[in-house]
Amino acid sequence: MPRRKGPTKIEDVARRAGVSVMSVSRAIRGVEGVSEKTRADILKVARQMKYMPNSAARSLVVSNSNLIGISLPTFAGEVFAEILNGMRQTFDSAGYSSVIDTTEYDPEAELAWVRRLLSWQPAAIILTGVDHHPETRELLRASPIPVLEIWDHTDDPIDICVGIDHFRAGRMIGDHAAELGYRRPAFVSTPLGHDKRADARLEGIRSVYRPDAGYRVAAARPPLGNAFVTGFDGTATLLDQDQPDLICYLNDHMAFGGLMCCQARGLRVPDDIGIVGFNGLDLASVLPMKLTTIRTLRRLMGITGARNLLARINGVPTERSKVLPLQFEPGQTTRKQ
Amino acid sequence: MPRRKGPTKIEDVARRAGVSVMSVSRAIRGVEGVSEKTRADILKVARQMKYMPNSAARSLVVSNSNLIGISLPTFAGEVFAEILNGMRQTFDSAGYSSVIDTTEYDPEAELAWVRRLLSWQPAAIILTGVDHHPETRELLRASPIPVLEIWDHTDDPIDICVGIDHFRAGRMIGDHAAELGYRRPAFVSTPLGHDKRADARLEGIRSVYRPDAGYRVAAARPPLGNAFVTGFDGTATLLDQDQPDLICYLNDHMAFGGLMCCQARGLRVPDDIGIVGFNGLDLASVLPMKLTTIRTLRRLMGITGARNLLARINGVPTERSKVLPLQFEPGQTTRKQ
DNA sequence: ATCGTTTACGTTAACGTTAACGTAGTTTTC
DNA sequence: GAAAACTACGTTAACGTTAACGTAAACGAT
Repeated sequence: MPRRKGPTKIEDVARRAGVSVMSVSRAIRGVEGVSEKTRADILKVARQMKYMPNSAARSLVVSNSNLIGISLPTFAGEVFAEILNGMRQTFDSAGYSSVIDTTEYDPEAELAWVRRLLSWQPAAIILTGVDHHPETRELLRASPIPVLEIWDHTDDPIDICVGIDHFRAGRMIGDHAAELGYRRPAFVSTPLGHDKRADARLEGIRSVYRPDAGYRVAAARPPLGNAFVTGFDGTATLLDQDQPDLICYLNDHMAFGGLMCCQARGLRVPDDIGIVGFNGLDLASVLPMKLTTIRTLRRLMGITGARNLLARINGVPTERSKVLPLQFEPGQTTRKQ
Repeated sequence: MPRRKGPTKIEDVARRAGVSVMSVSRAIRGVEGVSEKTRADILKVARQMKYMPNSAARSLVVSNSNLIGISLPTFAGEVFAEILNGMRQTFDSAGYSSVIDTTEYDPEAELAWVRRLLSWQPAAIILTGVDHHPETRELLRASPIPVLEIWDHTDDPIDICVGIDHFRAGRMIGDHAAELGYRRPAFVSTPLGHDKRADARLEGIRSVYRPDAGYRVAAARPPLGNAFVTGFDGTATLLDQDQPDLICYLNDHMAFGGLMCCQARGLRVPDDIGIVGFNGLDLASVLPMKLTTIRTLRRLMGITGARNLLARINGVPTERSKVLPLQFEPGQTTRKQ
């Protein structure tokens, strides 16, 4: 019969099972130091009494937790959802719980969240991208907690890093465009400075269509919102203000919005104008016209990142910065000029 | 000069500031019991020493935490992302952190996660839908932790509930179809029993197109995958096997996939076949043809749910089960037969 | 002057768990 | 057959924080 108040604790189980609390602790955690028979007895009693360990107490004494913090810019779009899925699956089966944040691309918000999270002594922290508030870097560098930066890459990560080279992605697009003979490419993106990866890709395109060679890569930066809609609106702006012969987009969703905009205006793709997406989303597979895009291995990125991080948590040496390959996929929305 | 090891604790701050630990605790938490001057001094010292509270220790002594657990079926699609966004915003500004789970529609997985989460003594738990593992219900009913069930509704929630009436949504679709004179509606969904809400909507349609009145509402249940693709595939199956004059979809993404399938087969919408989506996603706004759909107030649902839950956490009485309205939006993909 | 009341602190004792060490009894080793 | 090495436990002391209570000084009301 339980004493009086609240939930069952380890001591109650110990008393009922006629052993010490340490034996219960060992039995529950599955560590050595109890015979198989006593372990079985203890576990039975624990189940009967509906014992549930107190993670805070455990965390307090061992100075860490099975929480993993994951910070994403946003849940919108499939990209981060897919990365997250890859990671969560791996972490979940390793017994970790995910504490999630969305920064909406605000470094201050990220910092505030990192602060809060650190108070839980998490097993690891994952940030999206490699551009953070200086204090975020300082804080995390000073802590012994493993940190993974994902989706982008750098030679000097806070700790470890798994991502793609966005500048290179931009250059791939630029090279393809140049090869086909496009002369006035444009880019539909997000507000400047908002998403560093978007800016890096634009720079990649401009490294092929160099301003000093007389090129001008126009960039539309419609305000944030649904990707389909921003793609549509950004395209409208570009078509009004510039005479692009090719429009590149931040992602396939936007590209689809752009496609719709072109159709609505009676422009024929790829005859009148070319369109290039990014990410290689499944959306593309139902479209009547195969989209020219760059496929990113998002799920693989999540899984690889999670694996490397788990290794890091367990003290196994790991690749410090991993860059995943990009797959250029020529489609029917671009053609030889 | 700090003693020796590890991170700063409250005692270090107290010693340096020349006060007791309780004064530091009070100053940090912003509770009464310290003069404004001492509070300021203490906070300065704490900042200097980079003091960071230990949440586990706090949680241990107060028997709760500022963690809120949120369980979703999946991150795929915009629907749950939008609900989540609405909730997270509210929780975040109230100082809570979100511990997130995706069950992939598996009640056992949900149960396992609830177990793990409970060990953290969370401030609240949010589950998607109202169908759970019996043990999940039992566990949560027995605990004093506030529980919110979202997206669906029931008269007998575990604790509180905010959602929509999916059966009624189905009936709305059925009524609209009947009014326009459709005679062979069909439904593209997920595998049977996988998503109870999908099944409820189908039942809603069938409550209008009653089998005992001679109607037969065919249902395609393509295997899980990307929504655009399953919509496309499910439509192909229906077109091959049945002769539907109207196809209703689990969501707008699927409906778009279906639209693409019809176009690929040379069927004209809405002349040859009608299409009805669900959710009223922003995707629809860029399509050349306005989709007939039912708009669900997902963001509002998230915000309302979060508000009610916060009230519940703070002991303020709250509506036990709230049903949000549905907005039927007739579009250009259905027409009078 | 006397007796509450308030303010601004400090002291003590948990909260539930585990690391580290202790200790019998048993087995192995040479 | 005694020392050494294991095995299966138990005891003790933290881990860092806060609730609850204690206390001394200042203040206010009669």
